Amino acid sequence: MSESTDGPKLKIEEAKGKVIGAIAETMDLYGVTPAAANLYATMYFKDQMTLDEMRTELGMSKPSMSTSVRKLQDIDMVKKTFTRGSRKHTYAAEKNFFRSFMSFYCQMWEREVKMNLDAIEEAQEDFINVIKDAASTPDIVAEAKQFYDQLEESKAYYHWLNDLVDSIRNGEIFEFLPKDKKE
Amino acid sequence: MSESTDGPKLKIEEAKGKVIGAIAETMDLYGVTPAAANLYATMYFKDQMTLDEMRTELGMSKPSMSTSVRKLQDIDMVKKTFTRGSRKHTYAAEKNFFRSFMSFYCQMWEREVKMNLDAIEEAQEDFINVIKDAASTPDIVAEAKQFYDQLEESKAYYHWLNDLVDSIRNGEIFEFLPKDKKE
DNA sequence: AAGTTTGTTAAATAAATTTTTAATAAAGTT
DNA sequence: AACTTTATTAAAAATTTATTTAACAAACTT
Repeated sequence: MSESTDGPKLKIEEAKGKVIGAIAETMDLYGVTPAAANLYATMYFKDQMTLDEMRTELGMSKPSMSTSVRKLQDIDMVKKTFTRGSRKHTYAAEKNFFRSFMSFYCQMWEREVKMNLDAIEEAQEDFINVIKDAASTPDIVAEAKQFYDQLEESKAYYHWLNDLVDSIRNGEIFEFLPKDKKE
Repeated sequence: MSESTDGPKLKIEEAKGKVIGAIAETMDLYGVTPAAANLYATMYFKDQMTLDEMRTELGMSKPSMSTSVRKLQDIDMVKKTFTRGSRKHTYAAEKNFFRSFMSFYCQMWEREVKMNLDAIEEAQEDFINVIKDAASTPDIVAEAKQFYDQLEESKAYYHWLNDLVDSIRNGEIFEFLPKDKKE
């Protein structure tokens, strides 16, 4: 595909392209939209960019860039930068994957824990009411008890996930798994 | 919404429904299709199910159940079970979230690491060629060097992610973060 | 071995999501 | 204060993805 007849400038672009494609595909897999994924991967090789530079570089519409940048900001993978003199907004990608990807997971996991734990609490209350209900037959009571216990057991996972998020946020996990460990 | 006039049987279904909704929504967020997500969440409260039971329970087509079950098997969240006497295939959901969700993440992360590390290796070779190329001007060489170093630095993250997967797979992470830790 | 039941693959439809065009708002400049 | 530039919001179009209908293959029964 890429020939040795390519100029060095072009070879650099091709090399970057391979990494951009891989990063974007990964993000796609995690539910980030194609435009946002491509944008982050592109910005990974840039110091900072304006919306118009993004549009030119990716060949997409400005609103698409605008919403994509915002989504990336929401998950802390892009930060707004101040550039004196230019009235165009400038943005920079978080280049440290430890920071960018971890903030992504922590946010996802926290949402997961909250959502599921809330639902579990509600459901457990319901099951208790069924157990206390005089209209419940013995086998219905038994069923409710069983489901209650199943949910109770599952809570351990969500508490553990919360602990994982905490240890990532405060950096303790890197004492257990060092960042610079040899292969 | 749910009234105390509901029969106990109905209240149980409502309670399960809340948890099913939360689990399915979580899976949705991670890129699992709605049908597969709802199916797993439904199976979480069942001992085992046949394809026809799934279709009836979810009100969806059989091929949809078939492909959904396969996807769930791929990520080890559903196992085929043997039921003597019945010629219908039976399947059971992995009820232990530590196992089901962790196998999901490990698989995703391994794919991510391989894909990105492969791309990085290729790109780094390209950058070396540019650096060695007589046709490259000094500033192009400098640019190639800079990108090469950026990629080199990023490898630490992928190695770390691999270590994380290993420690989850061999259980060592649970010495650092116990499953049963109090709140 | 023919027939029946179950499961899977392929093509078509339907639904949902992403992106764009167009319009509006906000900010800055002269 | 009017004008210009930039960014955002809303509605429309287009793409993609998920699901279903229909056809096929496999496995089991009689």
